[in-house]
Amino acid sequence: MGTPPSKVNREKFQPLHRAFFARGPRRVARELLGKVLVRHSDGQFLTARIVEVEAYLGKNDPASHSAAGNTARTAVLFGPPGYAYVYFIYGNHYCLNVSCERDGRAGGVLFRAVEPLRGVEEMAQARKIEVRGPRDLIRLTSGPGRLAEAFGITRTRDNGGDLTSTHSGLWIGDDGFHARNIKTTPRIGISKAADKRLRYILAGNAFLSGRKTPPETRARLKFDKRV
DNA sequence: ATATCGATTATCT
DNA sequence: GATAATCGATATG
Repeated sequence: MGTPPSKVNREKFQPLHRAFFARGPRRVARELLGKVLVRHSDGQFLTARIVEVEAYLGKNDPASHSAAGNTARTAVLFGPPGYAYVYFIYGNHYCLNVSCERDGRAGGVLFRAVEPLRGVEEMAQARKIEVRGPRDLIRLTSGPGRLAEAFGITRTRDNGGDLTSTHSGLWIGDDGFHARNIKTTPRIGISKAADKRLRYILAGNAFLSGRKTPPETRARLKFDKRV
């Protein structure tokens, strides 16, 4: 049997407390799986189950943006926990992170994939995708750039926003869903510290991003290209 | 099915 | 000037 569809719970999505995020990114990442990303804007709700995240450890993690130090761009990562760090990448895409650790110490978790629960029509509109089949549905939020676009997340709008407060219009809630089948893999799309297993997934979920190629094989092939 | 490439800009060296 | 925590399109088997 495949992935059971996540049950929609229409209770209020109370935001997670700031203490939840005031811990190491690995712990936060693992426990974020199964929680709900919520957008409340213009009386509309978008909600989606978090199924894939990556931990970025801070100054000592060469793959983390905070490895470059506390700059204007990375200030949120060095600030207090529970805030949105939104960056722009490849001239095309926004990506959402939440700051972890206590004030002064860097660390964050990147949201890589979510499973839509509510507001599919609005997400499709934001993504400019016509949803005709399951394949289109998956393309809505399967990937950090995709989920950001589906939720209308941009740097000017959301960077520095409080993800533990409903007043920000973007927060992380808990509907009582129990995460099962958690697995770890190497992080995607990075070149440094690519061996560390800091990607956390709900294994078997249909909305996971990336390809299923064994990471070691892929790295080798890329390295050998065009000598 | 996998492989490669262009888009387009903030940030860092 | 090079690179990047990506995506969608195109080429090729």
